[in-house]
Amino acid sequence: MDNPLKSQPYVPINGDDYDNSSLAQRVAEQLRNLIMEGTLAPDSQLPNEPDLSTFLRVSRSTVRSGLTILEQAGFIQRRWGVGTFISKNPPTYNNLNINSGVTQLIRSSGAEPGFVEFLISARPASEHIAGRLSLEPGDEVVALERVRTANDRRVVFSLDYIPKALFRDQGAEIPLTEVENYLVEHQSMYTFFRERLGMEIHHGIARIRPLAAEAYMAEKLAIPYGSSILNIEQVDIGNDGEPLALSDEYYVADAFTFYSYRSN
Amino acid sequence: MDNPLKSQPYVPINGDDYDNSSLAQRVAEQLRNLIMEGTLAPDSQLPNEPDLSTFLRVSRSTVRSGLTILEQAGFIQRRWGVGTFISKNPPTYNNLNINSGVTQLIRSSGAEPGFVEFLISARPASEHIAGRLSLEPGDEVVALERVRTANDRRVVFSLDYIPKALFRDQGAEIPLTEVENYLVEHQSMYTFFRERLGMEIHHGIARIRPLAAEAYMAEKLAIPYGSSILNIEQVDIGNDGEPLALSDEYYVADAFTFYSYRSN
DNA sequence: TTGATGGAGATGTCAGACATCTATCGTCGG
DNA sequence: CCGACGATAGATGTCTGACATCTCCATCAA
Repeated sequence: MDNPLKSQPYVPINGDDYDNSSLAQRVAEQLRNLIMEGTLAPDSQLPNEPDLSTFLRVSRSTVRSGLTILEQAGFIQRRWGVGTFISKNPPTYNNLNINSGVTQLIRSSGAEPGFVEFLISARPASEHIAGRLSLEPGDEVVALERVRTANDRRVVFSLDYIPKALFRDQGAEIPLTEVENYLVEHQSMYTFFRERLGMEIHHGIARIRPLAAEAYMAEKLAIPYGSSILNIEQVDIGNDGEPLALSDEYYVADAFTFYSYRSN
Repeated sequence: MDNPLKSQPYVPINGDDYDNSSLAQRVAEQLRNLIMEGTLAPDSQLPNEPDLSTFLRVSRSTVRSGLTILEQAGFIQRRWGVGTFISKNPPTYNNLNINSGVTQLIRSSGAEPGFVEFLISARPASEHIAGRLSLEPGDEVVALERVRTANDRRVVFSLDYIPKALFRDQGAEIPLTEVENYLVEHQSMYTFFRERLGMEIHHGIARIRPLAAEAYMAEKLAIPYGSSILNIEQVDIGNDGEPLALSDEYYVADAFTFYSYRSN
């Protein structure tokens, strides 16, 4: 067999790190990674479901459940009586259906992510921010202000707001300096949530708007006044449905191209 | 029972009009419509799967398959051992994950859709258009140019390109005047595809870009020069994976707000 | 040459059983 | 009185095996 799956080492999907998600979700995640890494080529055919079942050591119904997830997300296409195929243009990290962070987005474009003008502070939430995060106005939030760079070019200006009440480890408050140090090293807020706070982001709801750069934004992003900007304001939701973070991101128009898979 | 589903008349999902899609997809579509219409309220709990199974007259596995589709699309949320719930903020027609047309988008916002400056013509495809539609440069396409209005306000400038070879009914060419008459009456390209050409659009892949209005666009949309515009260039794909249409739409910035559900 | 036909192989659907998780409520001990 | 614990009901998750249906393709007959 020249099937890519056959040459992959067997990865146990019943590991200890995944206790929170279902088997089917893990199957989907595993196959999705193989697609996004390019191991499974676009337009190629997957093994049939019984073979996938034995390979992944789960039942056929679980395989089918995972495949349904991938199909709905646009990664694969199933043709009754024929087979299951990787999509011709499967989603990538610049797809709005996938909740990837700026760091991953930059890295997947082949550039080196970085940042300048990093600011972190605690402040009372404005009415707008409190509304998005289901807080009371005045509740404290931790605010991050960053200018993100790709190969040292300024491409994104991002504002992140996280309820201060979340920064706790067994009751003890986590100092902002620790958060700062973590972000300087890892750059990703998402991994901090998972590894340090033990919280999983389930999904995000993003609002997309076109903007023209006013003076402040033009200076931050080093672009001419009036340049086009894509604004994505996103609320990240946890497993229990509660808002975990609000991120307000401003993308230089020609730095990235965003796509969306729209199902009928 | 005060369950909304119980008071719904039974809708046979094995009808003749749906021969092309699977049972699970029809289940998902039916429940999705109930959610988007507001019959099933946000945050409310669905009946359990065995009850849904008997109500919809399909097996529990088919119900589960349909629910998986809805879950992945952000309409519902399942909690193991607890139940299935309508999402707090389920997707609406202004969601980029859903392939709704401009007409439906305007109507769902509570406004009356219309258009001015309607143009239809056949012309050879440019290199760009041919590439998107998997044609050879020079192949004929039907081009639609429309300024769409919401309550008589100009909100979208849209360009649609469809391979001329698709406009056939049992071998006979469909005259452009008929297409024109249909669009004047129904305004929707999607229904024309389904009802007149017998073709189903399976999904679309959209590219989202922020723009500043240059002179031509500013005139068409009656907005100041340099105003922000959201450009969505979308390729609609049929059930067999072939491109059916290319639509290039320019949205006045403050006319609509687009959202996207981003799953992790 | 062409149309019908049948088989192989794939996904789709069904049925029933069991596994596992969650919330709740009672019981028991402090 | 109150908290910890366990039983239990009820929900979703997983497994198994069977059958249905669709597609493609090779074969065969007109």
